[in-house]
Amino acid sequence: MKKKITLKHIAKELDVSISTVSKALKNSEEIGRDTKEKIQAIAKLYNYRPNNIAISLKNKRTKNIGVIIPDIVHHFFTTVFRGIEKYANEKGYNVIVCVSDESFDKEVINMEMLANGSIDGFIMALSAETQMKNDFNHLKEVTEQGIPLVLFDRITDDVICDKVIINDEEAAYNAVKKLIESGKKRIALFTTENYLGVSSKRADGYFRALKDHKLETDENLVLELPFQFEKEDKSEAFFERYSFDAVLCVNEIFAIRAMRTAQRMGIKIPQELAIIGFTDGILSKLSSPSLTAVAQHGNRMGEIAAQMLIEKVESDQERESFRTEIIEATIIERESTIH
Amino acid sequence: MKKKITLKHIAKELDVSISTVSKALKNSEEIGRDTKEKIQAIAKLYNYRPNNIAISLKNKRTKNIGVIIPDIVHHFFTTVFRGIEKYANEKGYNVIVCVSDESFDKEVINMEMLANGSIDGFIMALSAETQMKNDFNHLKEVTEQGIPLVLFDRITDDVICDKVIINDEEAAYNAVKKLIESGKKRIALFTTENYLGVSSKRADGYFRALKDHKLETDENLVLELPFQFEKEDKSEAFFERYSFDAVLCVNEIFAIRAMRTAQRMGIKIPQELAIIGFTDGILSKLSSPSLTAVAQHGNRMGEIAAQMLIEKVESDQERESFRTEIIEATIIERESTIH
DNA sequence: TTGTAGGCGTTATCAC
DNA sequence: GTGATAACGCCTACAA
Repeated sequence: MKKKITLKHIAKELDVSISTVSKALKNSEEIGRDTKEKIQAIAKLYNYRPNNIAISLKNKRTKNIGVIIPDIVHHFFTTVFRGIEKYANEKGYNVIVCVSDESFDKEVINMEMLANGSIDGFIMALSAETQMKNDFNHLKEVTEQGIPLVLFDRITDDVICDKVIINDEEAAYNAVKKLIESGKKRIALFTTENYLGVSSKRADGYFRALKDHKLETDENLVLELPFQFEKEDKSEAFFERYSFDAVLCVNEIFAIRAMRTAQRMGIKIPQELAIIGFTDGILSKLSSPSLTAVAQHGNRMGEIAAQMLIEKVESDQERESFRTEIIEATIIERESTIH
Repeated sequence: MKKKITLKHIAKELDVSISTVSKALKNSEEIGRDTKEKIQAIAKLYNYRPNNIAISLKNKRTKNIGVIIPDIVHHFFTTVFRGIEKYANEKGYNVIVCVSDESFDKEVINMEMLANGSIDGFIMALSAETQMKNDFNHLKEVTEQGIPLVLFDRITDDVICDKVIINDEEAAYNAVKKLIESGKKRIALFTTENYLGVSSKRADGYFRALKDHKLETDENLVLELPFQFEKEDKSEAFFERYSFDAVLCVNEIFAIRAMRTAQRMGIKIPQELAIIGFTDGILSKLSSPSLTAVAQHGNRMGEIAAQMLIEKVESDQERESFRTEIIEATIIERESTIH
């Protein structure tokens, strides 16, 4: 087993000092031609690589980014992560991921684990529980320590930092508008329980669109579904009780479930029921009929978040200036709507 | 901005030595009651946390695990990652993820980035390109340096290390057997180009099952599809040219595409065409009809991989003993097959 | 041109 | 009981 080689080894082997080796490997002008060549040759031979940890300790820079997301199985977060990872890697950064599992406690624990020197900055989306508790002390502590933080998608106004979001309200507005313009009159909304964070903005857009187009808003047409509903389907009863000719869903899963339920009941899509879902993921693309979706451009979001973070990390200037980047969502039309 | 507090700060503030502070915070018996209490009080007040990097340097242990996967958007890898992350976090480890993007070069670069002290061990699945090139020097270098390595799913016999896989050959065999027993006679296989790695094992199982059941094996019924085919669909022509009443797909995406193509052509599922796909992901669960799938138990795979790795990392004994853990795939029956 | 010394933050050993 | 010292691996200002 080849043990990891250090400057010290090389120095001893050539009977020079450690600092000479260090300088030689940086091609410093101070060192003489032949010593330099000898050292570089040996370093190559042994395949010397500086120890990242030692460098981190010295520079107080880890070149690691901490990413905390509620869930990695959901397509949207996956794409954001992909964008972060891509940009970060290009800039020589590694990405440490922690999954909060929508739990406040896990979010706190993960942040504390990483905040003690392991990373140079955080990129995160708030867990559902955190949004409900409205407790952001763990975020504030981190920013007070001067660790840069970028929030994306699930953000809060209570913490002052850089943010990246999509125009949720407007996107929902436009989606509903599209439905109305295609002749739909009674439009339902499938959203999350206590519609937290982004869902509430989407609901705002939904209601505004109805009002602007002089359609009555019927609270009955808003269905709140449990966060992670995998098995039981409350929506069937909903379909039977109320009549509607279109539905906007705050995520892809809700949309697909709605579609399946409708199909099971013999409802024709999109003629009798048009569907639009947020998140333009694999499900939307590959379902049949394929699903018209609000693309959130997760990849781009991730890239921008990473860019903002690295910018902050690498600028030593302390002047606090934060911005919120808004990404335009776009509607991808497919078979589940009339156009 | 509260600067990060160190032992030194506390020592200076209380006018004691650094080592006294260090010991006091570890509740060492050497230190007197009152000094200890004073120190601990101040540490709590300032919310002192030891610097991970310094500890890593000292211990030569980072408590980080490096994970290198070909792709994070694919459901299977996502679930494996989830399993790794979960187990690792429980054991106090963080996970650094790098995506190789199916590229050999990126895989090498990522490994080198992490191998210089950033992590205690690797968990990885080989990129497609690596499997084709059959070049595993980057893996061998890592193991020669004594860095533990666990390969999962996409493995190679050329590297000696711990491995976790599913019984791909057998799983494919059982899937085909199930199709045959339900009365199907002409069974197609949709696989990846040059069917590398796992795909070739699945093909083996496919052929063996046909032979065992005295069905003719027709090379024409094997369709090789490009690795990441998102847009164009070669399969339509295939459907027109050959006749078959069932198909086994080496992944979920291929299965859904096959289903869509069949539906477009008016073929009834499962009566006229039964479909089974590998990977029991969201797509399989939520498609209509829902898809019978070979569950690869990614979560469990990830947990086991993490367990094997951490075991190796934490055992200082050098005796080299490696094992290959095989997880039983199970078939989840749904609407796309007759049963 | 090369080497020495100090420091990044922590811990362990040994001396007082 | 408490503190000085060295060490982890690297870098750099300064001395020789």
